[in-house]
Amino acid sequence: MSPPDPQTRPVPRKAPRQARSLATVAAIVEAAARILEEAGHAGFSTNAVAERAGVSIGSLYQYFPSKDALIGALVRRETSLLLIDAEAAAALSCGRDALRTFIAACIAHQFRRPKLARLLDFEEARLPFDPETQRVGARIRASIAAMIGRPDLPPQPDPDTATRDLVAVIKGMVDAAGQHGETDPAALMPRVERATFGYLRP
Amino acid sequence: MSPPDPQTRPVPRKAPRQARSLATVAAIVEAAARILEEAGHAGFSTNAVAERAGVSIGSLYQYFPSKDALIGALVRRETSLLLIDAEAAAALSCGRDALRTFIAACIAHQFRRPKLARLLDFEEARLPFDPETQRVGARIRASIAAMIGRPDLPPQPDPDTATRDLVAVIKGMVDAAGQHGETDPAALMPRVERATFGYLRP
DNA sequence: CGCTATTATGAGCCATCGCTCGCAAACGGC
DNA sequence: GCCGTTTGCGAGCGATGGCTCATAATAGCG
Repeated sequence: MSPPDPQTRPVPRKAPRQARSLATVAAIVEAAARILEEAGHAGFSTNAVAERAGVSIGSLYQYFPSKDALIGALVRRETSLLLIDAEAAAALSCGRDALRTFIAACIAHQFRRPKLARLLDFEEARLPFDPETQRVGARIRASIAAMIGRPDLPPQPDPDTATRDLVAVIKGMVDAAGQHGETDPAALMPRVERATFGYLRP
Repeated sequence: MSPPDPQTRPVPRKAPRQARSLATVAAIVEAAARILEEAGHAGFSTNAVAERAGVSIGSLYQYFPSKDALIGALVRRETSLLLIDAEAAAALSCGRDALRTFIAACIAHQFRRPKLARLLDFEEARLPFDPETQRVGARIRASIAAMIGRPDLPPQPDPDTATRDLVAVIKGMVDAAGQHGETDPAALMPRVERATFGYLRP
């Protein structure tokens, strides 16, 4: 029956207190990112992550109760970066400008580490309900909902669905571009804008 | 060093000759599909597939030289279904009708087995270059390129890029809808159309 | 029936992987 | 320097999983 239910365990086994351990935690998460983008799921083992981070496997499990918890932390580290940009964009009063700013941020985020971004999108969907991670996603969607609700954009009959659709369109296009090897944000930007604002049209 | 390079091996170890073995192969592929959609990658082991198919593990490896080869066969089985619809749609002389027909087919294909479709999209991107599988994808893209080239639709400066973008938009929206639990094609259809034709606008 | 090619079997090898646990080292306040 | 706390260590356990191979069952055919 496998190790008894890794999901149920209280989240971090030990919270880092000294500067030392904070560095360890950061090194582990970054090693996880690097292994994931270099070898994909195939090479992604906790032993490999620990070795790559230059720490022992025991240290890894002192801060992450399970492999999935580590992936969750990585997902959160990356999506939080996007959340910051999303909330900044949502603060703009012009909906069109806000969406454009957000799209540009998505493209920049994706082109920074394309393979990692794509793999984490998948993991985010796969992961057992991690409330912390879900809250980040919810806040990003809330920001988008605020953008498309601005008076300069056509009103949407079902804002929640429209928000989910826009996430799907933008994520889909940007992931595909990254996977195809595109590196020029300026070339991708107008295409995503066309799909986005084309969708929003009355 | 793991078993010596599973990718390099000549594709099927044995080709099925009698009706019996064709049924065995079909049972294995279908079992793979069911396990994937019920348990995701977590429960997807070749031993589990063989058991579910009601055949021995040895039989599985008589027809599929590796786990990835089995996944490849499953990917091909599913995308081939979509290819048929795509080529039928591309035969229509009106580009707008053709695209609409194709979108409807994508939605139907996705709603039939949502989780499976999503997982296989991911596998298709992950798999080492399997020429057979890639040819199917290329033919689907060729069909789409033909559709958007029809005179009733706005001419696209870069048809290849436009084709890839449309695939990304449609796949992204349809996957997301399936994952969110949507089951009504009629509700999804107009939204995908808006994004698609919005993208194509001059 | 006899004979060969085809198909099916499943015990088990070997590598890997997630994870534990007992212990040692480093830190920081006194 | 002393000592409790925090941090780090890594051999190794138990389980799983991809895959092999020697062998048995079955099909087709004269």
